[in-house]
Amino acid sequence: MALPPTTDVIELLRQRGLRMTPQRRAIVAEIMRTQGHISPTELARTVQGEMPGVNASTIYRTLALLEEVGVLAHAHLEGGAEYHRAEEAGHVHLTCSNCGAEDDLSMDEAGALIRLIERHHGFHPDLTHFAIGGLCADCGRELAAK
Amino acid sequence: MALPPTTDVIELLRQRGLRMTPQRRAIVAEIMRTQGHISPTELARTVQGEMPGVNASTIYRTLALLEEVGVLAHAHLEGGAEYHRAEEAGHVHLTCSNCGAEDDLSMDEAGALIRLIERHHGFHPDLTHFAIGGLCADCGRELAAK
DNA sequence: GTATATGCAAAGGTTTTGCACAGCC
DNA sequence: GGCTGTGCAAAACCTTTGCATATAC
Repeated sequence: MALPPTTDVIELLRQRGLRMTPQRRAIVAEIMRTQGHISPTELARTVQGEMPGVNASTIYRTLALLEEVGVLAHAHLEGGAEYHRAEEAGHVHLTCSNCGAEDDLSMDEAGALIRLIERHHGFHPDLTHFAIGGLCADCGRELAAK
Repeated sequence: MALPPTTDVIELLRQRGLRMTPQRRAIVAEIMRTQGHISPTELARTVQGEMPGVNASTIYRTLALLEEVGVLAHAHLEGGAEYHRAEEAGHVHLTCSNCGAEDDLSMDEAGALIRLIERHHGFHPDLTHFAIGGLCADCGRELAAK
């Protein structure tokens, strides 16, 4: 998978007249290095590991900024809201409420679901924005056995 | 719609050996009076309105208790986790990320979606636990026009 | 009487905000 | 040099927890 390099994001920010500070560079680099979910607190820890002194408020402000320009998006999982790279949004999260296992639905598979919802209500769902809870196959079997 | 009266819930709690304090009565009564989502902070405000001095921790403890005994369940919406009466769980929340409008999918309609997901992954989704985000018909039209 | 529930106060954690200073362009 | 971004400190929230007291049964 070809990840858009950090420099692309930096270029994008530049075009918007935003300034590239060392802190932003570090935060952006860390984000582009991360696959999947990015929680503000985790990100803060990681970034502060390599560049001590970066303030938590800077992390939060930068995350909000990156969402505004479309680099990041947020989704709601069981543990709360998390960010992810916008171009990585292409899957639906299935989270097992019993064992916590995570599985994904590809957008191809989700297509039929989306069409079904659109047909009934004219609502255009974004199935990536919230996870879908439930029981994974294992836990479903286990609990049914009782 | 026949709401199970407050007395039923009180009876249920009694059967479990739990005690019915005035605070619990007030909280349960308020919950049974509420349709839809119940946020802890709102509930605290309301209950304290009619019975000043009820502590927030009592609200939280009671909500957790009521979830344990199956009277309440929680769901994840855009604003975070909220409670709702368990017997009101029978619908899927569609929330528009543009205008905030809320629509519902009946469980009949959701049945097809559930079967589709089960078929692909053996995962048994509970579509009531997370909302489904996206654009409502109006906002979809509006934004497409641009 | 005894176990349970409540109030209180404090702590915990995350996120936001105001303001002065630093530093990018 | 001017304007943006950052750090700092404080505050704002929401939620949890420990402990002594009150109270339902």
